[in-house]
Amino acid sequence: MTLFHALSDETRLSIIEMLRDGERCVCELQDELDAAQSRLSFHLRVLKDAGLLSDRRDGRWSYYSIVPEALAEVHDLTVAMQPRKGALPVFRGSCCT
Amino acid sequence: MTLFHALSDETRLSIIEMLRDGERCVCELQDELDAAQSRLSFHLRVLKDAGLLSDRRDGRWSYYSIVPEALAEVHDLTVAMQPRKGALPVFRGSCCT
DNA sequence: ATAATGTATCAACATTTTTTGTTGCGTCAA
DNA sequence: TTGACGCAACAAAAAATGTTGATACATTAT
Repeated sequence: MTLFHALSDETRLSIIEMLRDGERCVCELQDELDAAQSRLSFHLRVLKDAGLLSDRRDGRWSYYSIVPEALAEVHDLTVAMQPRKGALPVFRGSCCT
Repeated sequence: MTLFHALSDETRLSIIEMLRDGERCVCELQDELDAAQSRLSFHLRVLKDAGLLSDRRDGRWSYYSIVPEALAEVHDLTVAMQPRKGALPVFRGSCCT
């Protein structure tokens, strides 16, 4: 799933963490994460393509922020993959041949 | 993060889904997912290395099952990355220069 | 013993992802 | 208008990942 892939990188998780308080301009992220501009731009795009971030332009600055619905969906997905209550501790059924 | 990476693949998500009801032997997974044996073995290992699955051997069969604590941790992580309540809609602060 | 079965592992390869450096474009200030 | 700045986009190199087929190993069946 593309959402999980977007979250499977340390830099990108840091970006999400930084944006939890609200939007930030790229240069700010750049400073705090000390990542090359081009590299950061790449990761922002991955997150944006996954639908996790949105951006807005203001003059020469770009501001990125979290898309709350997307983060909520990630949460829902992880709920949906929890083991079912009542899962059998040992396999019952015929195996293979 | 290695947990999210493990979940960032369709085949592996299917495996998790199949194991939600309890353990399964490799050959069963193989049938249902119709994946080459070697390929399945690879993905099982990724999940196991991430701590999401455990396995047990019985005779010539291997049974894999979910590690509930690991799935719970994934859930907790997604909770922890939700945007903070009260996040500012617009950036306040000095930007760059 | 020998053969067949279930599974892990490895090597080779193809594909995808990430990094780095460069270029270009719009915006602002002098 | 010129120059500096913030940022995206691209290209090439580097690294990581996934696939496939082969081999090996332990276990069970003959």
